Amino acid sequence: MKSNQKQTRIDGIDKKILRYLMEDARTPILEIARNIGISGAAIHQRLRKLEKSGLLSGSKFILNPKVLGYTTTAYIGIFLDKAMSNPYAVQQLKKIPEVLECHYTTGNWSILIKVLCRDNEHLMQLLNKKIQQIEGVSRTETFISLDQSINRQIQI
Amino acid sequence: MKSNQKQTRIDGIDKKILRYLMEDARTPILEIARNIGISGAAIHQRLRKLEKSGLLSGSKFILNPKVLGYTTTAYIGIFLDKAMSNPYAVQQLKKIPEVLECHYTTGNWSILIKVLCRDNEHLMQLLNKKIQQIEGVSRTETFISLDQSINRQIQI
DNA sequence: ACTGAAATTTGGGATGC
DNA sequence: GCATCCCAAATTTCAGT
Repeated sequence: MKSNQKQTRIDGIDKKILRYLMEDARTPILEIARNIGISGAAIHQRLRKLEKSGLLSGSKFILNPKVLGYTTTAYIGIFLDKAMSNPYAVQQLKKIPEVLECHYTTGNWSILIKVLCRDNEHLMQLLNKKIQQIEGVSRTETFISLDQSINRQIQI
Repeated sequence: MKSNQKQTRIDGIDKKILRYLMEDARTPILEIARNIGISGAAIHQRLRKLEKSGLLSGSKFILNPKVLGYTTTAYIGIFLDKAMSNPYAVQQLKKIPEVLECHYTTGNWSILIKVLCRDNEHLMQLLNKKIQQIEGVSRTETFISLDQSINRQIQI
């Protein structure tokens, strides 16, 4: 899990390989090999190097939550009573499956979380019955995502 | 790209398969087959069904931006002059590679974006030279993520 | 660092229960 | 909906340049 080497250098071939795999993690290595004109073994070597550098941190299947009936994404800014409450609050938030992200942030709030709910009713229940009940949570501000128009990774 | 079937039902075996692939999209299907005790062909059938339902929306390699020297993640709430400016603003934001997400939101702001920068200096330049320059952008509020303690997908 | 080839494993279809 | 069988294709290693 090291990540502070001097800063990995990647060349144009690495970029091409990564672009294929960032698009579809199951693209066959031999298919990439044919497309960019080097051998499968060479790509293999490069991928092992990239993995060792820590740049490749894995691959994931992406699910579309809408198909399971989860249609409401929201960001919630949370004010905590005192800094001391932070680790406890995060620990409690981890137990709530609807919470997908949690950031300590500068600015108004102590933390900013992203949640995924079935609908607005579910979101309201989540706020009242779970988030607001956490000890140390004093106030929240909710921003429902009506539409996500950009969703991508770092561009290489 | 259909996603509004009646609402896909998935059973325990589907969940096991998905959990393996959400963790590592390149897990061999035959390995999953051995672990959960059914044949590779059966998993194949189920994956085709899940893909057809729209629940599986693809797979991605995940890069660790820190290794490339990108260490500052921030959320920026943007106030736009009038609703009319929205599509234009989003179009301009798409052209900025540092912008990874863009949400139309309820609440204070018109839109909320997530950006990835090398450092605070880079973030400041991005705000002053690019975001604030977009026509229609009247004011912004920035929240730097000091630490992301939760990062996951919908739990199945 | 890349190639080419060998050994092994996997993918994905056909067929039958 | 699942298992077995089967072959084409992909993965992965390794000696050679």
